[in-house]
Amino acid sequence: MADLNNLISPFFLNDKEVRKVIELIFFSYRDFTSGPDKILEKLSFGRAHHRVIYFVGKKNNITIKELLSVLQITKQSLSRVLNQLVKEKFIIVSTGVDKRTKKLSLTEKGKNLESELSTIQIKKIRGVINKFNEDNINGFKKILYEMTEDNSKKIFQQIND
Amino acid sequence: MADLNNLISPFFLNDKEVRKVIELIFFSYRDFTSGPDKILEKLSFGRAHHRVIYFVGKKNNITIKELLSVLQITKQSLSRVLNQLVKEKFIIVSTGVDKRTKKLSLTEKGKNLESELSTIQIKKIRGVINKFNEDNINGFKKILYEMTEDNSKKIFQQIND
DNA sequence: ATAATTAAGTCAATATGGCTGACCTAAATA
DNA sequence: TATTTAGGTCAGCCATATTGACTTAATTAT
Repeated sequence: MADLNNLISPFFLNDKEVRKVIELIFFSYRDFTSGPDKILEKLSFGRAHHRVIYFVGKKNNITIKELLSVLQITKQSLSRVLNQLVKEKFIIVSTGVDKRTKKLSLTEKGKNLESELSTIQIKKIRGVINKFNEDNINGFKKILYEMTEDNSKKIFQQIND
Repeated sequence: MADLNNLISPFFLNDKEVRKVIELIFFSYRDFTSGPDKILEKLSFGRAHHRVIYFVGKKNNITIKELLSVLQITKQSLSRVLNQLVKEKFIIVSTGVDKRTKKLSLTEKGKNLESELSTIQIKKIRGVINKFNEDNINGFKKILYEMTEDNSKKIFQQIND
């Protein structure tokens, strides 16, 4: 009776097992950001600053509009965080060919911080996937990808050419 | 030269590939919580309420202290959220055998909300893992588990007996 | 050439979810 | 009896997000 699902679907997780996955997503996300958060705190920065620095570092000369579409926050929310980063010279702003637009890039100082923060997360991921095989790692990436909504998939493709 | 790593380690992700994983973690987490968030918003609740409801549902008669150790927030932060949930009869409080402690459980109303919220996430996970094989799914769970810190591992084990 | 749209910025108010510090009560334990 | 533990509370603060209204300057469409 309980094994009926295995006759239909090749592999089935019951609610209890799926709930464990929910919990692991919660715990792992929290722990994944806690390292960078400690460094950001010393600079009186938060999660929001990391996200801005990350995506500006990812796509040099990104515009405000593009950044907003990635972060999915309002321009008022972005404004405060971005202005702080510009004022403290982590990010430099220039005018685009279309003079209505602005292009954002990391300064050397910004690149150093970006690197410091990302290195923690890169090392954590490498340390973990070291213990797994190619198939598991590709599976992990694909499952994460499938967990995202269509709009996120589109943005993910955009920022990765 | 670039393939040198493959001679040493069985599988290696370069920085660019690891950064994709960082992005997928960000996008997938955001999208994973967006469904429940819409329902919570109608009740003037937020992420914090969901977490409390989830873990009270998970472990019936959980104490304040236990809940705090899972959530890793201060009792002042928990207080506001929990009091709202009690006032609006999603959670019921009773006194423990040790009369200093309190035991929290979901009311029927609370169970209904918990179920509504969790069902969204359970369905999302099932919909995704349906497309993968047993090995990939087990790999996914294990990678998430390894992404957590020791303390989270301990708590995860505790709440799952 | 003018009108409409777009990119960006700003002001103000509001909500949520965290935090610290100080202090309190009641119950259990040493 | 003294100390520790579980829980609560008051006050103030900060970060991150929201909505709405309005502005400026530049580009594009009519």
